[in-house]
Amino acid sequence: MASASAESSSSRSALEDSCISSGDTVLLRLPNGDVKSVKITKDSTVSLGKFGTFLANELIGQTFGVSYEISDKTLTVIPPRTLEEVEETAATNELIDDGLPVQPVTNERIQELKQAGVHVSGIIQKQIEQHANYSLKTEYSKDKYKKRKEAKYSKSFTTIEPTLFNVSEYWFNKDQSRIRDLRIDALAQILNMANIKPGGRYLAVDDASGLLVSGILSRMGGQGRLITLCDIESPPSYPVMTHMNFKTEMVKSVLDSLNWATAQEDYEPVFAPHDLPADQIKSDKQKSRLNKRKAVSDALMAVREDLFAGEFDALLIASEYDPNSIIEALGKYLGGSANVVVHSPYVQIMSDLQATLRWSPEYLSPALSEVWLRKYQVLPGRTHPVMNMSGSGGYILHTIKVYDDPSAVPVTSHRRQQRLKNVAAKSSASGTPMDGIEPPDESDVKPGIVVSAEDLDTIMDAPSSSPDE
Amino acid sequence: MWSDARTIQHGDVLIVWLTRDLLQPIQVTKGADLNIRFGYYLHDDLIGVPYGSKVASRNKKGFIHVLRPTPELWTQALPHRTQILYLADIAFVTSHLDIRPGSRVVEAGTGSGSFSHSVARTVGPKGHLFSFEFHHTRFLKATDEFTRHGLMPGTVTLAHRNVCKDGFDPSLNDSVDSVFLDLPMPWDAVPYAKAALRKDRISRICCFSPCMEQVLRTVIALNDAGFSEITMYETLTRPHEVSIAPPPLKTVQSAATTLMQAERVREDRRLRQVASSTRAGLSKKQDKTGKSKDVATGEEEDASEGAKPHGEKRKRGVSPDAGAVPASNASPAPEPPKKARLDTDGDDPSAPTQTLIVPSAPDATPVPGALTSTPGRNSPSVAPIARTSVSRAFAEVRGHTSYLTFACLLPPVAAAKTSLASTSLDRSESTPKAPEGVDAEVAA
RNA sequence: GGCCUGGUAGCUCAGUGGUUAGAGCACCAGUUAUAUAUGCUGAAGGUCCCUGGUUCAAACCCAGGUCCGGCCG
Repeated sequence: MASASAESSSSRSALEDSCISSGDTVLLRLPNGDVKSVKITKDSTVSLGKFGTFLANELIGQTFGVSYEISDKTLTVIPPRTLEEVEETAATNELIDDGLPVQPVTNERIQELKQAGVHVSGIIQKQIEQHANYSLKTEYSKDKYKKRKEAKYSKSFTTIEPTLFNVSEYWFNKDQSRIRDLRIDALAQILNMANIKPGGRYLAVDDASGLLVSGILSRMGGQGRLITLCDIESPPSYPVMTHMNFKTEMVKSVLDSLNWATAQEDYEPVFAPHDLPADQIKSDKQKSRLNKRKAVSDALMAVREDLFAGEFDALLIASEYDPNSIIEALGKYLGGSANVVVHSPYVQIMSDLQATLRWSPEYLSPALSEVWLRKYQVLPGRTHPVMNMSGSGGYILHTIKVYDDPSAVPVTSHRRQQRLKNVAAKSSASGTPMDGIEPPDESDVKPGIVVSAEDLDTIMDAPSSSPDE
Repeated sequence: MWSDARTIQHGDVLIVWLTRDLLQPIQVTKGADLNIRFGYYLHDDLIGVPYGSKVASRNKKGFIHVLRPTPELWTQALPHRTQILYLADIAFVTSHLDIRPGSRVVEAGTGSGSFSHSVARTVGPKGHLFSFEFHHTRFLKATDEFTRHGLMPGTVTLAHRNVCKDGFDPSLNDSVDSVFLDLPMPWDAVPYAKAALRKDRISRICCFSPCMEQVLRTVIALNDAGFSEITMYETLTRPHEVSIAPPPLKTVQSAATTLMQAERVREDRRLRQVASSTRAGLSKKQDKTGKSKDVATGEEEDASEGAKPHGEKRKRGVSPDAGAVPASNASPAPEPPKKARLDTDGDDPSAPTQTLIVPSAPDATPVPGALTSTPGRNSPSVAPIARTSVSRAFAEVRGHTSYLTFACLLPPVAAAKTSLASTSLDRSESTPKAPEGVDAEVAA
């Protein structure tokens, strides 16, 4: 096999460098584990509360994922935390009681030390030295103690790269309901199920603060078309996109939105913007306003045309509206074999949807599933699950748009056919109720009734209530 | 990668959807046929048909759906050469590694190509997947497959190579955005992975292992190699089953009613049997043949009122109660059985009139089947679609997922802008020493 | 001749979104009798056809054999 370098592909990644620019909204992980969103603007000051304050310029141009310590409004890069092997000892908590004053360094004293400019590590060291039971603790416990103190006093933070995963996790922790429980594992599955790729044509309904739209955009690489449907007059804001720091021109070239009215094929604007005769335009200001209005209107019409042209590759839904009504409204714009993916925090809504779609010849085999995720703490000697997030990530329904052929006849399994034939043969041969043979279904075959083989299919598909009852 | 055209052409790969559990990939070839349980089809008949069409069998017995291939369908249809990755893991790894259009990704080993197809789709033509497989036959099969699927040459480069021994191609060094290792001993490949990953920005690795012991060893190797933010996940999807007419919770009152009525029915029958038997006894003295006649009468009575409804109760399908009741009117004790049956049915949820779900194919109404799982319960003879549907997770979740161990590689600190580098210079070396933790600083 | 399903309890089976470790029948036990016919309750019953190979130390894996069946010529 030729070496990889023999390929014509560029040897550099097409991904942009991940550096912080002025204007970015950046997520910072604080010592206590919280994540804070800050806007980085040139020459401004960023405050992290008790964790310190620093000049934004210090961060501009920096790559993501780096940890910093704050001192005197400037930043010092600190190495990432690595895992520490902890020695096993014989210590236990047998002799350690809660509630007793064992650590005499008071809050006042700590404040004094801080004022005096003592480094965090110094303060913690002092607490450890004076801690009555510290030596009794296991090494694991000591490690945890130090980490807890560090989280309290350390003036440091880590920048978080705005990947879909990280942004998604941030929003999930921040406000699960505003993203309609759309957890990252669910979102990841949705994007794959919908086969999002550069150059595709997609429809989306996103009432999850734009998380779904963010995911789709991140997988389109600035190529293709995404039309979103919303229930407001103005363009939707999709606040999650702020944290993704997408390039404006990339978003503009791909994404457009219609609302449920303008997406109607018989929609007519109440005020047609271009029907004002030229002689009635009185000022330049009015003229520019009218031009702008016309431009907006033209753009809207173009998006409508695009929607009505159909042949979309997927429809993605994370909406508060009845998903079936959305599919009814937009299904006609999907091409054959297009994917439909719906997410909802409510299983009842999804089971109703599945129960409806399963009878539609337009949608193939709607499948409902629940996402399940478990995260582990990974530390030498201390690996265990930290979260079991089943049920909280919502439910996903996937189906494929198909073109029906009403003339198609289902084939029953030959074994069932055979069974019915056997039953029919026996009953017609004997003309009596079948001894020892149970009829397959009371409504299907009556004892003593002769059934021809041709009729069997009909019988099987007949409604359960036979006419002779 | 696969056809984007609206209709099927000669040479296209398509996925034939047979059942939920049975998908068959075919390459459309003029003159070829497809002869399966669900009918008989000529490839020639598929050419020109739009993707996503339902196609009826030539012999009018059966149909198939012809679908445009996607990596997700491919995962369900592909020929297994190894155990494969499924959607939940693939999707999670993809998002955690931040694989997206333009990404350069390394994968080892290729296996059956389930993950490869998905990644190739996501990175698109501007990205690249470098896949390594150490098993020669599998390498050849994957080469053939990727070529036929239009991934090679182009988006994917496949190499026959044991990366644990020989590492990745040196020309890849410092150039890839993420590495995915699906190997029995990923720790052997970790240093090579580090070499391949780009150093000018954050980059990522994932190791996929079924066993915790492997994970622990991998974590140590990652830590030793200078990776940070080590996390580990387990993910899967639980398919749900939806029932349209759920079995209701029965009330104890209904149980009481049923029991009382059963008792009454029994008593009625007993009295009749006694009477009948008495008559039989009388006639027996008179005439031998008379006995059989009377016994036959007793049979009739049973069959007409008692036996049938009760027998029905256990059988699936529709109750012929409606037919049975008029017949029993002729018998001495008609009322109680009828009532009992109706009352039992009374708490059936199918009765409510409000109907939201309207099946488009009413003659395929399957509702009775939804009830077959509750023996002892009878389905209504007319089967309106119930207002509610319920869903339930399948008890059995497919397969045990593996553990997904993730880590990040940060640019060496020296490359980043620093205002104080004294403690950080160590980080630019490939093997970090003991962490710069509290202890070290305290000592200072 | 070619292609393709199936094979699990003593028996019969489990469907192109209708739960293949789940049932029904039969059998057995308990219960109900002025009564060998009914009902109710429960129990028992499993080499998932055979053989081999393979996947990571998780099979929706594969091949050969065998029997049953379907379709095409």
